[in-house]
Amino acid sequence: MLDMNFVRENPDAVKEALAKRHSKIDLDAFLELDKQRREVILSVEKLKNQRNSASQEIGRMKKAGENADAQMAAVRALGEEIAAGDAKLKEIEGELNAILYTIPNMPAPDVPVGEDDSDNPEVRRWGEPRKFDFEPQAHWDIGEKLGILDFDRAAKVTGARFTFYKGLGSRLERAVINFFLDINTKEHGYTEMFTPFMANSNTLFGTGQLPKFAEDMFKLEGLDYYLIPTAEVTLTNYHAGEILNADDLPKYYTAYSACFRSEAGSAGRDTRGLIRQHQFNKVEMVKIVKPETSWDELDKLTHNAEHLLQLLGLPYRVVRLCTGDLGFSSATTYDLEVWLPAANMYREISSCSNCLDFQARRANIRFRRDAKAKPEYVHTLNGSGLAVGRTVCAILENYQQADGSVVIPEVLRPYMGCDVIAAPEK
RNA sequence: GGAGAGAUGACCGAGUGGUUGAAGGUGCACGCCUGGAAAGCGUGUGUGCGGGAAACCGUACCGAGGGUUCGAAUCCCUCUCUCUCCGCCA
Repeated sequence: MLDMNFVRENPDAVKEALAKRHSKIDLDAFLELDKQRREVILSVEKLKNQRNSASQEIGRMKKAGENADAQMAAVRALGEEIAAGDAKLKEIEGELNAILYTIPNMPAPDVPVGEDDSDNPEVRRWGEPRKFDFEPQAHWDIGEKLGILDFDRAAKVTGARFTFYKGLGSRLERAVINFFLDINTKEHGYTEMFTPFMANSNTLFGTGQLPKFAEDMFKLEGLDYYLIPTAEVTLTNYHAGEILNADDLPKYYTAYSACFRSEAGSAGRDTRGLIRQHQFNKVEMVKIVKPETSWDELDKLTHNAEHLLQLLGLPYRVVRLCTGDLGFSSATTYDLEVWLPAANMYREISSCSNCLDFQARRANIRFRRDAKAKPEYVHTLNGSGLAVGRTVCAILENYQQADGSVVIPEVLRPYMGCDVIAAPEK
């Protein structure tokens, strides 16, 4: 969330940011509540001060054996006034927080202004989409024909937007996970983590999914647990409520996790194949850094994700999300889009964001520059490195052969124990 | 799931209703001492919120939330988590 002081002192900048994001939040009403809040605090704390000193006086009198009945009656009346003030304050703060918690992060000043993903400018491209001398098939056709993906039985066993991987398909998924984790840890300096796949509401609040995006997640019935939509949630909140030593920063974490998303509101979109599933695998990267380094760290994070695609030989482009497409917690996001030949388009495979202190403030993650220094909020970053299911998609489609087989990218062969997923003999 | 014990500051640990934001210790910071260091000695050492130009003042916080009281770290209730034993279990 935003710093209350910042909002108070820069109402116009915040209004402009909200407008760019197409937010309908009434900031003037918000600021009025803030003003009320401070007025009530002032009066209530004055009363509390009176009560405290009066109570002390009563203690002194009783110790001396004097009668303090009159004083006690007076303070009791004071107590009722305080209770009323506290109730009023609680009400105002409830309203205030209800708004504050749903105000998105300020887009960085250089984020392009735009309506939606069609306004995301391309930053750079890597790799040349392969020229096919046959009609490239979609990954769901390739996968079903090879007997490595089974959508129908997943629909039977669970429902729409679930998939069984089978045989070498399952192995390919696992190979990609291990490959990503190995590169992230051995070459990019991340610490590997394995996190819970469920998290409580406080944790989901910390990274910004709650309270606004509850309907995008699966919640366990009767429990305060949600299935995580991304390991960003658990990795970032790993240090929630802590004050870290400056010497320990930056922290780089990477984790494989299953991710669960209700995909509310995307009915009818990407209904076939692996692109949009209720459950998918992802290797996530999270950084916790000092504020002055976060832009540099975002650059490195994005290049770490790109490196994975380069090693796999998958053509991609990098786009910068415009204000209308920017995620709630993010100040700047670069999306990596991998080339999918059957669809003849680039599709998102990674999203790398700098959240500045937005999540740090919600999750209360701070650091101290030295023993005497005041705690400051860290900056948090996250990026996919990479979405596993979509990587498998891209491999199947980009490495498919005329006979229906799929050649395994060189770097994955040690993990696969084979060079090719061969077409079944007819 | 059952029974019991517990949760206090960076850490250990005292505190069962009245100058307790919290003894004592460790750690840390600064100073003295030293050729330098160690030891020793001295001083200091929480966070949020509100007010203030600032110094600073006020207020809240001893797992979380409620209650009793003139007054709660201390009493009561609910919840969460940790530990021990039993049961169940990948």
